[in-house]
Amino acid sequence: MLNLTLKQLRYFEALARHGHFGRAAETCAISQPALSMQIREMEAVLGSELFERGARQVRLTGFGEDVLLRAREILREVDELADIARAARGSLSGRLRIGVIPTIAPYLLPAIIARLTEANEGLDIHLRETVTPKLIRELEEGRLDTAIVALPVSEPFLTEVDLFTEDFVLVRPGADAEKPVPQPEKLREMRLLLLEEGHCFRDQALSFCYAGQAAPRELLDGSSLSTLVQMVGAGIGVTLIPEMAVAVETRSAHVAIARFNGTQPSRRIGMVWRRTSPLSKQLMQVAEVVRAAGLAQRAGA
Amino acid sequence: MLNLTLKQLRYFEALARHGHFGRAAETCAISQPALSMQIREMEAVLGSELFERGARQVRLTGFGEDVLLRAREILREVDELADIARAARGSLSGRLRIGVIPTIAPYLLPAIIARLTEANEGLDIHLRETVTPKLIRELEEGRLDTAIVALPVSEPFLTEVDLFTEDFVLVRPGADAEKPVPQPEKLREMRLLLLEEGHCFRDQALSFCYAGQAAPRELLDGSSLSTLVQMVGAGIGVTLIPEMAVAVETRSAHVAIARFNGTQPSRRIGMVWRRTSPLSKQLMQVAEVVRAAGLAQRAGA
DNA sequence: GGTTCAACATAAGTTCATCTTATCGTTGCA
DNA sequence: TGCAACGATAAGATGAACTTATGTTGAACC
Repeated sequence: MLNLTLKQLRYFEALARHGHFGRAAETCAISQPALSMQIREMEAVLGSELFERGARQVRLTGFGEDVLLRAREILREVDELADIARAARGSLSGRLRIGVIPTIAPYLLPAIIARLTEANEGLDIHLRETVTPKLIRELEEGRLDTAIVALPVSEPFLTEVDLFTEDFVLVRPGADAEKPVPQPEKLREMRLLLLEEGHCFRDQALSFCYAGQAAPRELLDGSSLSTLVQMVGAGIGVTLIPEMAVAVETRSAHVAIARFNGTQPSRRIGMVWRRTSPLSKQLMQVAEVVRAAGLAQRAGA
Repeated sequence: MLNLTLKQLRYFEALARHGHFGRAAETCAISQPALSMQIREMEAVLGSELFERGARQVRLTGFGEDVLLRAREILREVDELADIARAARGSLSGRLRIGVIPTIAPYLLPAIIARLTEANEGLDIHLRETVTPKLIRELEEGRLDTAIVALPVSEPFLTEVDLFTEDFVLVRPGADAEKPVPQPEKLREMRLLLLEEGHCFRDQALSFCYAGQAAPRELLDGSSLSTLVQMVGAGIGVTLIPEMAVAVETRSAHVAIARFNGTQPSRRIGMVWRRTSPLSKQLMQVAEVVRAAGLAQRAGA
């Protein structure tokens, strides 16, 4: 069994550098016999002498020189490992894998990334945009550190942090701008455009329009909110979008935005991560950044 | 102060591989609490958690994965260091720096190198050919491991090993082949060709011809024995050469070889190395090889 | 040629890190 | 609700590594 220690490598390097047991021991902050013993032990482990002990000088053997090169390499790598750790434990740094649902990602991510990278030097953000069930799976498998989704998720292994509530607004063709805002029930009689299956926002919109009722008959599906808004602009129907999307999606399309009367349709947005994640503390910081970004985005809407 | 240990890196690697404290501890041949403690200690040193301890599984954190890559690299290098040591301590191997004086090198080295490299796989021979004082200096400075020279050297820091004695023979023009062999005193009246200053063989030849007497008047110097023999062949004078050189140097030249009557002029050839050299044991082996090569070379003369 | 100094090795004792056994707390499962 | 698996914790035991004190050897100096 090989039983070299890093301590021995450090002592060895010091002795090779000084060529003198006493001075090398001093720089290692140990006594001279302690250094002698460790060098001797190291030689025993390696099976060859590393130094040639003369009366006036201590010199590396040829073998010792080979070992020295290797030892310095090893010590350098170990110190780098320590550097990695130091960089990593300082607040937010290192790799951070964030999952985001598609109905949030385009509107919130630019601000989040800007704020996070600006305030945290060595932070390396990886993003994943997909629907909630996939995000949950990837969290469980340890392939994501956190996800920004609509709450509740109700997975026992996840911690949920509530960030903010966002309302849904009605998107109508521009020509309807002056018409009265319809009641939710009226929406069933209009052609309602929705996202494809799998998006939580589809379900949220449906539950608002068809609260407690059976599923609708025929619906036209779009693959993104952007597509839906364009379709509305073309007069094909109406849709709901989260208020955060308003600023971005209504810029080019000829559509009108209307808020509902009475209780607003809405959803709670939050962040989730594994309850056991050691990043909890840092993720709490991230959550604050996301909350601030979300509120700012809504204010701009 | 950084206080990582290789032991911790090994434990860490095992735990990362197994994802299970109990089994990892088993492969490390320690108890489970011991492993827990070392991992905890390592996390404390690095300042971040390496593993995410779930109820059913132990998984690396992102930081832990970074550390794992580095740790595996380090462990690999340490093991390689052990390999180097194992290869090095097997009899004769690794770098061997041999110095040889010029009046021996051409005649003995081919046989020595052949024998040494044939019998010892990983032996890497470096050669240095120069005059004795320079060899001594380089030995002292640790730039050579051993030297083959004429004894005695009488340097207190060197170990001398006697290898063999070689006689000097007279080289005369081919036309003189049948003449009686002159007494040493007669040589003073003949034109004696010698090596340049600095070669010990020059001094040895002089002390034979001018035993106890003052230095000669004018001498013609050659830079090598080969040159001297060629000069003799051209009828310029006579010279002495070590018997080992006879086979090689008289092959092409038109010269006659003669042994002196009575006590032969000679010198002792030996190997020297630093008394403190850890290679002593191996160098003794080398000395035996050199001795055998020298005897074989003389026999062939 | 003895003496002294410098420097590394050795010895004995102590300290402290690390290991072991035993036990607890939590979590998931029947 | 009890059980089983698993990691954390606690306390005592062991052994590696350090310290101080002393020995040994070679080099330099008078």
